[in-house]
Amino acid sequence: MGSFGMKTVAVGLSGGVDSTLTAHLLKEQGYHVIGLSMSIYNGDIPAHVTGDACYGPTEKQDIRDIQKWAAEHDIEAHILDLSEPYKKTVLKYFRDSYLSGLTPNPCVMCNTLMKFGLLAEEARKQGIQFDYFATGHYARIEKHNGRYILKKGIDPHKDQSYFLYRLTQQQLATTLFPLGNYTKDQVREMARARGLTVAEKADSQDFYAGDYSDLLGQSPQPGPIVLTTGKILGQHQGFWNYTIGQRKGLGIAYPEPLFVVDIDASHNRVIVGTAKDTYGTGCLAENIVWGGLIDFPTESTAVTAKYRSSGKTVPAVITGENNHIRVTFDEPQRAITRGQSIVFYRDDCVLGGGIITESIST
RNA sequence: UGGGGUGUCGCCAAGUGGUAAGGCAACGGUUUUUGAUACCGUCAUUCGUUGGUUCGAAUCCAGCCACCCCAA
Repeated sequence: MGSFGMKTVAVGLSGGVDSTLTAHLLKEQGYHVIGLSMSIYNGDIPAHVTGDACYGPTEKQDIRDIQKWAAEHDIEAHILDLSEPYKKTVLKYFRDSYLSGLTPNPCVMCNTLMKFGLLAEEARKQGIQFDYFATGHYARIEKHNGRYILKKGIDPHKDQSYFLYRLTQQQLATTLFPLGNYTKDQVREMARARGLTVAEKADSQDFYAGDYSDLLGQSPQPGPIVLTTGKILGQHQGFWNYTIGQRKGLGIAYPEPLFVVDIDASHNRVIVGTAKDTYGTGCLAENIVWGGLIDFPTESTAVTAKYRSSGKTVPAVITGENNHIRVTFDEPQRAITRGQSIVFYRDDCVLGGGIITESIST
């Protein structure tokens, strides 16, 4: 709680340009700013990393950067050790997904469960008080009819609403995304203008910068790579190393490029096919989170949808049935992947989303 | 040990006298808060081997080697 009725914002700091600038902007807007960061890597999983990432030993350096910056700018920064809960939620989800032949999206889970979940909760439990929680995500929040609506960030190249669609009304109600109205270029410029040392820091966007098997705790398990016809073309060292749509790393010489078309976890088989085999007409999504812009679609509803974080937003028709949503894309799409999130939009607004459980091809 | 065929980059494969296409794979990079996709770049001084013909051969000739097929 700031003095003189000043509102306090806790900024989730990662040590990068975005979150650091976020803190500066909010301070300039008259908020009392405090820093809130989580430590999620405690070293008990041996990591052999090649670069910067969310989870891994480089976290130490990021925390040092944060503390240095906080000291320089006279901002109180709290680092909370959430490595145990992180393991029980995000890492477990990550591991369980891969081992069932799904491709998880740890960032989505980390956001709703950790950053916008436990981090703020734990801080409050420890007596740290604040009115709002802010991050450097490229997204916007607007209020419509008493509901908080998540919207895409202005910069189409940096929009991160896909990773945030699981935020609840309660979470959105006290969240600020100051960068949602800026482009990445503008953000870097503003950071430079303020003489921030992190202005030129490379975007670190990997979840983990080493071999994923470090996190899965699996020893290699050879299995066949088979063509859609059933013909065995090669061998893999564990189905969990693949994702649907993947082309690189198959090591199979074939007249055409081959892509992973399906993952058969129970038989440890990876099924590959040619480009045309990667197309699907729709999918089923479960674990639905529905926002407040329109009612849950019990009737066929035209929307746009994004079924992979770096994919395009494409037109589709959705129908809600009980706890799941059936999606039919206007045009067939490639590499519809079980385990990935699909997020539904109307214009720039997030309608809701869920997790793909099945790809449909008619 | 009779007949026929083949031997070009890790795989496939153009090239039949004029100085090694292409695809796949691999590797490097760009893009990307999920190891996807996409895009860009690199990748045979050398054509099973030895010798010959020729101004010049992977391409013609001969020997040898290897593999395949047919017949025994």
